[in-house]
Amino acid sequence: MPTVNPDPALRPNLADVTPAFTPLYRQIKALMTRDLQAAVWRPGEGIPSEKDLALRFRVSQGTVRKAIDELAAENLLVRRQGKGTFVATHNEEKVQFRFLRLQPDDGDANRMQRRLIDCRRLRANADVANALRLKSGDPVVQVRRVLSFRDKPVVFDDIWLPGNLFQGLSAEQLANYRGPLYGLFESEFGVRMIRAEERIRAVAADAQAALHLGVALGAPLLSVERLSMTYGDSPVELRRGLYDTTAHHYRNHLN
Amino acid sequence: MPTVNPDPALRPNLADVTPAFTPLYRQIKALMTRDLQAAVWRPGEGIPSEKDLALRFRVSQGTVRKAIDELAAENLLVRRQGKGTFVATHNEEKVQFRFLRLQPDDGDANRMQRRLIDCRRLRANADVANALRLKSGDPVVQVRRVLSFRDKPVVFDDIWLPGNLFQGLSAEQLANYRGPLYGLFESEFGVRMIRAEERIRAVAADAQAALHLGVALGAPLLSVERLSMTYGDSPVELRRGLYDTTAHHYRNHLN
DNA sequence: GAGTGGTCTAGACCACTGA
DNA sequence: CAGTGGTCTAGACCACTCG
Repeated sequence: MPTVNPDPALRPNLADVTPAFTPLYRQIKALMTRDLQAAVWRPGEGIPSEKDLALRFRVSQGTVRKAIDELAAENLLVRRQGKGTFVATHNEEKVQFRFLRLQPDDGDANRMQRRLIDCRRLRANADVANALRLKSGDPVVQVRRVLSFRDKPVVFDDIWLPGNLFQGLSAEQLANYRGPLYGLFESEFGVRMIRAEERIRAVAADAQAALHLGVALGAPLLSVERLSMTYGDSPVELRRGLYDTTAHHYRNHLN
Repeated sequence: MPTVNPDPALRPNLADVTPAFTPLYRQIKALMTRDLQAAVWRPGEGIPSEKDLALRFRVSQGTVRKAIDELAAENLLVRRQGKGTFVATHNEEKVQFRFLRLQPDDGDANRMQRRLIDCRRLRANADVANALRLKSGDPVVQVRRVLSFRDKPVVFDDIWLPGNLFQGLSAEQLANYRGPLYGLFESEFGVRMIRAEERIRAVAADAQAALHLGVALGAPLLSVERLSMTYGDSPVELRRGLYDTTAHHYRNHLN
């Protein structure tokens, strides 16, 4: 006997700020997101099969599928036919630099060298605190670095992180880690970036940027302000990148 | 008796450069896309109900649904519960300026005034021809204009269109049309933009840009090169916008 | 071959819209 | 109220991966 909510007991499980009607698959999705957030399922690992989940949640496989569909569309999960469904990770050959939209005008590869400038612990000013939802004066970590392409510096990054989430972060650790920054955040600090918003403008190079990027004072640079969010749209990184777009461009696809 | 392809006659209908196996719903999707492209279903109009389509294609409603799901995800169709499924259009209050990512730093609204500079017919140079997949010397239309926000010029657009697709396009028509440019292209020339790629860089204002945007010579501007595609990824517009990002920014969401 | 995700069906019922 | 899209089920079979 098909009924829309065969197990109404599921409903009370959820914090109900919901729009009066929440389909089952969204409730399942919420439950799965909770397990992802709590690291019950860890990045790179496989989650239970659709059949198992259907049994566990006492719904049909189709309903679980729809939940997973949405999580996969949001890049939280990755499906691999014949193998299983896996928790997305920033530590993978394929999906590295997922958030870096800068590309060389010609050529293809994105092999970039990194050079760390400094990594300091200090107190958040009003702007940083506001963006990261902290209080002014709260501890933050600042990381500055340069990315180079074929030995030519292209990106000057200025990064702020909440101090309490990134306790042990050190210059040494940053220098030694291989793979993208977000991979380190994920595996060493359990902080997974799932979404980000960027504000892009054109600015004139100041002395510091000119020095690190090897351009003239006042040269036009792309300023990319990024706020990265983890589960629950909680902001956990503020980053300001200055890009030299002489031989590179920021690529965007509009749909 | 459930079989994956109850009507194998469907398969031969499609140009088969396909990856050995094409699911039914993708074949349905291709057929529907064909009808969209041929303007059998026109922008703003409703398409047949899922039940009707299921009957017509001799598949189950679920299969039609999956085809429509993808078309809706690509913004070719819009679903409205209780009403029907409609062909997306650029002529709607809600979705205007779908491709313009520029926003004022404060405030919200996107009310922009337009000022047409000129609209000329000329011959494509190598760059324009290459981008639009034309031959050098083929006829093109160039449109230049300025967008202002609160009487302050913010965007200087330089637009190239294939001459043969936009025969009657005139300065007068451009000046009189209310609503977004892509709305006019859609309703007057049957050319619908469904996708675009942008290359963004920071550049220094030249004399012309400085004049039209009211900024100093050499001031940093955002250069946004956009190539817009219609059905079949056929490029039909090349646009170079220069944005004054003093009080505005280009907003992007990363997933 | 067993196990996974992917496709497809047939049918029921729910939520929403508008006449 | 009828008609639309949206959800859900149960079950079958297909495509893919790997031991």
